[in-house]
Amino acid sequence: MLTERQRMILNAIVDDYIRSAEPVGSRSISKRGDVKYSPATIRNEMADLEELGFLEQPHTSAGRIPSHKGYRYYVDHLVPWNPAGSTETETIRAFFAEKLNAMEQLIQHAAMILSNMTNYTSILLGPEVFHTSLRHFQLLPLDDRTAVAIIVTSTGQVENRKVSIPPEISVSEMEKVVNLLNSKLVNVPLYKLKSRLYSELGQEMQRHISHYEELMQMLDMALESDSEQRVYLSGATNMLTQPEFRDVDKVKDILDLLEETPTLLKMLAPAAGGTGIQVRIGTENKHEAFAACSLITATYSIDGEAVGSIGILGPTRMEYAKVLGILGVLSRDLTAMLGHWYK
Amino acid sequence: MLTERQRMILNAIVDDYIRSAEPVGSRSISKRGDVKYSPATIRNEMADLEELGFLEQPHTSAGRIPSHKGYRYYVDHLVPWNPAGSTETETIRAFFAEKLNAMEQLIQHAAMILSNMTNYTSILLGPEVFHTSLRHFQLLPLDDRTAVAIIVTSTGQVENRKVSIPPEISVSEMEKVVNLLNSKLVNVPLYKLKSRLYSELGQEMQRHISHYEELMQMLDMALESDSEQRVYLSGATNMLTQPEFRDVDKVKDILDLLEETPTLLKMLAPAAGGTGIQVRIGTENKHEAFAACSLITATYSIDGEAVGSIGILGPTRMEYAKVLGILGVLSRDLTAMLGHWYK
DNA sequence: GTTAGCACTCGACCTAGATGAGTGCTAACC
DNA sequence: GGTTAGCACTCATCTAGGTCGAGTGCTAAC
Repeated sequence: MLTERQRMILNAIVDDYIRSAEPVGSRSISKRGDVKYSPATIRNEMADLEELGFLEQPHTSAGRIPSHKGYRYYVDHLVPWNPAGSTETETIRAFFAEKLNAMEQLIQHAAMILSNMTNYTSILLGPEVFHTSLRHFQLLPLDDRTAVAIIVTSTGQVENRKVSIPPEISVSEMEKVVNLLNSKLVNVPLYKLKSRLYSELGQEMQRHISHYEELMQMLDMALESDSEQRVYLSGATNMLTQPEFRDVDKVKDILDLLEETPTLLKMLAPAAGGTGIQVRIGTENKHEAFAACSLITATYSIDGEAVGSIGILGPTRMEYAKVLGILGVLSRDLTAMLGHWYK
Repeated sequence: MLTERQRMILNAIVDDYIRSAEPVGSRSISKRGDVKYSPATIRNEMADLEELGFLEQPHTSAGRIPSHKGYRYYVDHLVPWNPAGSTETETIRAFFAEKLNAMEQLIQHAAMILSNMTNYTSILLGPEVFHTSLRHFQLLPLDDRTAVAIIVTSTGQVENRKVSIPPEISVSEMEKVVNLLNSKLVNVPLYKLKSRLYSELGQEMQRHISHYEELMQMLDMALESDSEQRVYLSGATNMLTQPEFRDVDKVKDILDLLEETPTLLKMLAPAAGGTGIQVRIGTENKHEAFAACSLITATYSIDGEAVGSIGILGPTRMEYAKVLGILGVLSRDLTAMLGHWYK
């Protein structure tokens, strides 16, 4: 579709624009050294590239900037695919060498490392508990009316919630039920817990236990969908350092969206479906506040199954090569780490 | 120190400036209605107030703005102390009527309500676990090399961390130790756990248990200081709506600091020492990035003891009356709620 | 003690001209 | 035919000068 020379020129323009954030003129391309044509020739090609929709011109007498289509072509065909520089790889390796003794810490820390390395905003989705199963269930009374329900998953995550104990239920009855649950529901996937509770244990419990109704209500509450996936955000303020977001009004909308957990979830969740690294440029993100942003996402897995995702948000004028490299290494290493952790 | 008229005029200037964010002239004060003097008279008083250090003039031919000292006087002597409007009180009441079944959710939600009501940034310090005691301890094996240590506190908070099991230790031994811990260490304050572990249980365990060293090392890790207080932030982007922070460079430093948990901790922690509501204006905050900000803090308690604090960060030109009212009601209600919750 | 009047100050805003980076087009060159 | 030098043209940015008006400080009158 594009001639070799056009690709070279497009590549040069995107490269320059990523560095300078300013419209690129034909003369500066000519001076770069890798495109050995005069400015006039380059101008002609640039006019063609603009007609084809790969470039845009802010105004008549300015240089060109890449259009969304231009970035897309750059990402798909031109971006130098180097699997992260050695210093970066080293930083990531060093990070994973640290001993972090809780999943939460690990993910949070990873988000920080990412935003520091890239100078963009990093968004991490904690591991989806959807496919994990129950390891242990416990009800711990705090006083005679409330208790803490503790759920430990097969991956070692611990969730807890407070429940109120129906006054009719005795301590011994509760213990009986908890034991029953542990013997029957261990290794059942979390999302099936509640249906199993009714189908398998319902009858048995109804026989042995008084106040079946109240008890079930309490257990229902205790096992309430814990699938609220955690979102970790880091380096949101890096947005402010980008020249395209010097204007407070523009950046406000973006930062507002970043404060909303459900929005972030929606943005990163679809990525988990696909595999590998995905790039969404400008309006390919649904929210119009992100029209001037690009989002690069990758997934990580436990046991061969994608359970969470990593995202880097920056301006469309993003250092794609660098970010792609870093994200590749990090998602691979995170997968390896977790696989090793939870055999 | 100030005449009644001077106080009236100072009050009017601060009031106006809080609303408009623009230097206040003598004419607009005169037109307000509550100060029945001509602009000329007011000008004379303003000159005096400036000499006394309560007002400042951005440049010769502009109106006056309050100095830090002016704000301080306003907050200490002039601010209309109304305990939150009825609509606001209602909103807060409605919030507490909601059923939230985990401490974490409650606090996080409270932070959101606060920032929404005030349009400033709210910072909440989760309850300090320092003075809470151990309710229950558990070690749950995940595989033959790792286990999850679960600590439940007297306030129903659940902490967990992953520990590695020394290969020499058998399951039965571990159970024995956990039972011992639960019988001996329950109701011991968390911060004393580790010392008690050594002092009270050391000898006994050394007698009964083989591989004492390795075991102790594991327990040490499991009981590792969990006192990392959680910080909840909400509405950080509200800073961007303030006209004094239209400039990205100014607001960047502030938002950067807000991303650092330790900084927030340091800022709010001292407040927990004092009692009641405190106002820190401008440079009274230690960080110079906050020189143009005011921080209003309040504490909340469990069982008569201050365990956490609430902060509202805004420009020095803050709606002190409104925020003070809201914060007063919220901290009182939060205290009541928690007291009720954890009898 | 209070107020009207007035000269003065100074930032905000507008306009006009200079500057220069960059373009599109044409004609000459290889 | 592809490439390039030359040139007129465009247009955002910058600067300087000028107007405007809000607000002051001072003086004199009430």
